[in-house]
Amino acid sequence: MTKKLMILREAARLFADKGYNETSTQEIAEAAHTATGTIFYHFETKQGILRHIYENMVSQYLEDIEGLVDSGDTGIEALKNILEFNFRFAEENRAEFTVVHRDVPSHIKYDKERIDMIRKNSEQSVEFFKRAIERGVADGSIKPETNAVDTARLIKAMLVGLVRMTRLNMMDFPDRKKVTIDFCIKALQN
Amino acid sequence: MTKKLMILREAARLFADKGYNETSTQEIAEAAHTATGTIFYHFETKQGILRHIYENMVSQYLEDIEGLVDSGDTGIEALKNILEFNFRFAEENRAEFTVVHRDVPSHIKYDKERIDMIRKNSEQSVEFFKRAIERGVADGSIKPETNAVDTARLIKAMLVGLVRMTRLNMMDFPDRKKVTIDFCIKALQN
Amino acid sequence: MTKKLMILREAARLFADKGYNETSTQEIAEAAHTATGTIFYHFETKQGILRHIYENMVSQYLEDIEGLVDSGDTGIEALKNILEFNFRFAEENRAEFTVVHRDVPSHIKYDKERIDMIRKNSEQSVEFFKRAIERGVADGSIKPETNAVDTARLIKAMLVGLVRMTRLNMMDFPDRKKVTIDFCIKALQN
Amino acid sequence: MTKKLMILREAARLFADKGYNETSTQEIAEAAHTATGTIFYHFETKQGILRHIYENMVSQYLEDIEGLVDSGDTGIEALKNILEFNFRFAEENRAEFTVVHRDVPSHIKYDKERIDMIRKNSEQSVEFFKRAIERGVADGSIKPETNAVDTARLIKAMLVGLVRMTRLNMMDFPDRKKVTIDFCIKALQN
DNA sequence: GATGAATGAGATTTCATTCAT
DNA sequence: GATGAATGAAATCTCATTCAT
Repeated sequence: MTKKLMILREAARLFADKGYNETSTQEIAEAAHTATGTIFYHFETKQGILRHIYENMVSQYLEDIEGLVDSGDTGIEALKNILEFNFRFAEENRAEFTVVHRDVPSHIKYDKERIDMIRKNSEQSVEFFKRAIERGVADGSIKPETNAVDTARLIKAMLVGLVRMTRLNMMDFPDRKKVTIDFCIKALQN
Repeated sequence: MTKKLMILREAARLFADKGYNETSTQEIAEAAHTATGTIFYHFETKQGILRHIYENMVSQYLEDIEGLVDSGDTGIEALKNILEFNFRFAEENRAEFTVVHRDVPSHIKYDKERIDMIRKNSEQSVEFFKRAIERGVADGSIKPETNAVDTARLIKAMLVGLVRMTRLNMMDFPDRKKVTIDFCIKALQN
Repeated sequence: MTKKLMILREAARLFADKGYNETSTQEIAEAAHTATGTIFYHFETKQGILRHIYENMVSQYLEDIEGLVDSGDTGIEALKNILEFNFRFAEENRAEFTVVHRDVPSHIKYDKERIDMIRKNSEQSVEFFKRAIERGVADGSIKPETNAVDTARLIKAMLVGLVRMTRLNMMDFPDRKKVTIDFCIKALQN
Repeated sequence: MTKKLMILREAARLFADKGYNETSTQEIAEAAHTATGTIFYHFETKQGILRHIYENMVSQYLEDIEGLVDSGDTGIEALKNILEFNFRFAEENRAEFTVVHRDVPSHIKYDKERIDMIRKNSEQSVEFFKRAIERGVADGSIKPETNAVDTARLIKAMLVGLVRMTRLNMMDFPDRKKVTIDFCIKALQN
């Protein structure tokens, strides 16, 4: 494992544990068994590390989700697949997910370009949700009066809120996966 | 208006605008037309200000919501009232809501007692949602198979996610109030 | 008991416990059940409190010692009386003695006049020791070759060192009174 | 000379001159031609500098004294050697000695472990004095009735008091070395 | 690629002191 | 005599970042 990867891994772990601001580059260096200079050699700035974590995570998330939009026999099934994938992914990328949902965009600041990029990514996932819903409306598996964009937005917000509440220990919610899927199905299924 | 209140108001505004970490106590002092010392005279630490904002906000929120649990003719109506209130409150306490949903608990740290208190407050609001749902199950306005606690948790998470996404400008969602209420009604109404 | 006295008493106690620098005027005020303003009304500055404690203590110490120079049948007995008194006084004014031996003159600063005054007081007590020794040399109770001034200085230093070592808990020395007196007698008695 | 050593040297000088509390880390940095950050890079805290000075000094002092316990033909000569060394060492490490006798332990605070360490060091030197005295009692050069521990404690206190009185300018005592040694010999020699 | 000593701007916090009441 | 909210200068410490090796 290269130094760069070790830095990335330890940074994600430390950010998840203690938060971005509370983690110093010196700590990361120590945990990754490198010198502080090495971090800046690879990432230029501290935010660069966070950005890296974020981008890695998001691009894989979006890629995987895109593949699910057309999965299943119907739109509602595709949506179900997407939701299931979301919870699985959150579990498999626990540290990264925590970091991203707590410290991005709080700490990616004052840089309109980057903020826009984050927003774009968020909108991208809403777009995929929307496409699955539209598919469902078209194939009759989802209630015809459903507004696809707004519903997609709501579902996105719901998923974000769930990560936040559970990962920051503000709520226990062991059955969240099943409950969320059921709730959506009840609200949407034709 | 006392100096203490002016500090509180300006701090909420600045925290909402730029984030907790990016706002220095100097800036708050200047905005509130006080000396830096005055801040510490009244709040002891910078976190003390955040805590104050949070506690003020939450206690009023919980108090108001409690009053709505028994409102309306049925449980589903009470739930609707609660949701409507939530969006209204978010609008009326824009700065405070933004701050609380971005910077708490990120910046109220390393103090098990306080973390627990935040969790308690969160659980308290879940409890009120739950009571409204139970009422609806009992009076037949909500589907009988609904699990009250889990549903309450999901709705709470949904509301948290919505504030986060919209307030941090990661999503436009003008109709969120109507969409959210409709979605919940569809999922729950008998 | 007047507020002034209460401030003095609590200040001595707190200074002895935690040191001058580590005790804030606000703490003293709290302990003495007064407002901070009251302290400055009575003492002008924080150093003023320390000065007050010091001066009270020293003037009584010197006065008492002076009375002992001519006590006893011989010079060596007078010296013994003085030493005995010193240990008794240290016990009876525990807090004040601790403070004075740790925080004066460390914290009475940059004021040549005051430093001189402290030095004067120190020399004054050396002078009394010296007179007792001279008396002993004259009456034959102390070895004739004894240099009165230098011996007085040494004894003074010894007493200062003893308070410091025992009060700051750097040394246990339960029998210090007896051991010191015996040691001096052995070194001096004719 | 490394920056670390320069900081140490300038800090000792400034502490001796003006006292620990009256010397700011800024001043030390300026005097040592470094940035303030450099101080904290090497010593972590301001107290860390003081601790370093203290530990350097004490460990050398103890090491040197240990070597003298068995010096000379008799115990009393060893004791004399130790006393002579003490005064020489005090002269050669003027700044450090002043600092240590005024500001330690006043400013090494609230840390039971460290306080204990200081006490240990103090007891260690008492132990060496004691061993020299015991040797003298055994070889007949010191009066047989002498209590070795208590006498060692007294001598330690005496030396501490002497440094304090002379270094803090509370007393002139040019002949202190000779006077002290003579006094001890008179009190102890068989 | 990698290092780590050094930097210095900036942050929070403390606290003796003041003053209007 | 007494109060306590308010002050603001000064202090310690942090930390992302740089750069010579």
